[in-house]
Amino acid sequence: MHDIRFIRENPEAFDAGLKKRNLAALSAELLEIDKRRRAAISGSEGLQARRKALSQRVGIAKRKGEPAEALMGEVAALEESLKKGEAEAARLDEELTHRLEVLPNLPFDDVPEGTDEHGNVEVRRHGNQRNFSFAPKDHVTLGEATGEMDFAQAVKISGARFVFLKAHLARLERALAQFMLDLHTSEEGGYTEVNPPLLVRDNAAYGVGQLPKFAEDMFHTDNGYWLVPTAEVPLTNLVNDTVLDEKELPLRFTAFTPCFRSEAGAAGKDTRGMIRLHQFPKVELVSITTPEQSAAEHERMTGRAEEVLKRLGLAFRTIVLCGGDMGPASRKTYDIEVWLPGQNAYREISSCSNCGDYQARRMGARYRPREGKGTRFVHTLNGSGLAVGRTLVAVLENYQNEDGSVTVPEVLRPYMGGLVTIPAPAGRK
RNA sequence: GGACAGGUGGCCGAGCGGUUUAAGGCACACGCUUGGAAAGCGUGCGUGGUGUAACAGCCACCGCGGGUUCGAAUCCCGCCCUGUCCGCCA
Repeated sequence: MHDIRFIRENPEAFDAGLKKRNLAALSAELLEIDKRRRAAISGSEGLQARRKALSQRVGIAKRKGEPAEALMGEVAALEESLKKGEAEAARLDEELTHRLEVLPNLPFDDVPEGTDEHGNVEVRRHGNQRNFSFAPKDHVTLGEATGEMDFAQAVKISGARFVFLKAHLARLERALAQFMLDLHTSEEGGYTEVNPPLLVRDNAAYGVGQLPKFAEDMFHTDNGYWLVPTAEVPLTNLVNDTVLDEKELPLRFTAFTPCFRSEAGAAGKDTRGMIRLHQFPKVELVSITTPEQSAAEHERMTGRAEEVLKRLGLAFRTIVLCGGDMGPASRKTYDIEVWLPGQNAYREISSCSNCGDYQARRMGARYRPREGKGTRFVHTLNGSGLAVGRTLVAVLENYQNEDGSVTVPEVLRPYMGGLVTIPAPAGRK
């Protein structure tokens, strides 16, 4: 949600931001609505003030036992133009809100130009793509060979884009999640673990910007709940409708949850394997900060997500998304892409966004600055730390051995009961 | 699912048709006091909009929406939400 006052004072910056989003300039049009809206408000407020004063005089007259009919008549005469004025003001105010709430956030100046993913810019790389002495298999081949990754049965029960993980792979997923949570909640991580609701109401989905534009991407229950597409929704809404003290900031929350996405419009995309499912596990990171801190917090958060991959020994690159490829709520987004030998490609495993005050405005999340009066909107940030299902894919593909066994990365072994190798399919019963 | 109760500022809480300009308390800020602190005392302090160079001023807001009235936090209707008890249930 944009601040009309910002647009009023910085129309050219606003239009420049829209341009980076590949949208046409709108400030002139919006300011015209705003102008009419303010005129309507001024007009109706004048009439309201008049009615209030007259009504008070009626009260005084009645108490004194004086006739009040003349005054009452005056109020009645205002009635029609008052109603019209109020309705016009309300209509224009609503129109402006509807126009503003569907617009995406303005990209920061350091966000690159571009219309799609080709405009994204790599900012760093870490680790080496493993050299295989054999042809590496993808995670589906590896997982199905042992029967521990079962798409065929999932289809019968839930349809496409679902999977059963069993035995070592089920445990590996749990191990990954626990490893990530332990890292994020450690002293250097600084996040507080949260176990949030996974069904939310409209207002929560609206607050983070999922509604009204992205209703078709979420699952909806027949009694009005949305299944969360990411824990960002409940975690960020932890500050919905609150006024925080500056000294409480920053707040850092992490949660391990399933995420539910209908993947509308993704027909035919990533149909093989665990890359794109209707239900997937993810460890989410959310930070609530002051406007001054948010850029530094964004770097920090991205660094914490990268730290997971470093400790797992997985090669990755970090890219900054261009204006045309960012999510609507974001002012700047880093994607972290992990190397997948089975796909011979880097694939997104985390996305870290600084949403500025865009979500805070929508959900009413403010703080009292230490200095100065009044309240200000907080900045909200969210990132994956990491997508657990895709991390499992990365571990399988990167740590596979020629016989189909998979070496367990060292940091995960304590979570796997000391297991060093997930055995090859041959020789199993 | 059934019955009842209730939604007021950052929080608690009074008000139930007209000097409410929403009492009072807590929290917060500043000052006095103190060796220092606590306590105490004093002052300030809601949100949004409009308006202004900035103040001032003005309007709205007591869950949301409609209605009654000259006038609604207060009365009426609908909706949403919360709580309590009962039932069912992991």
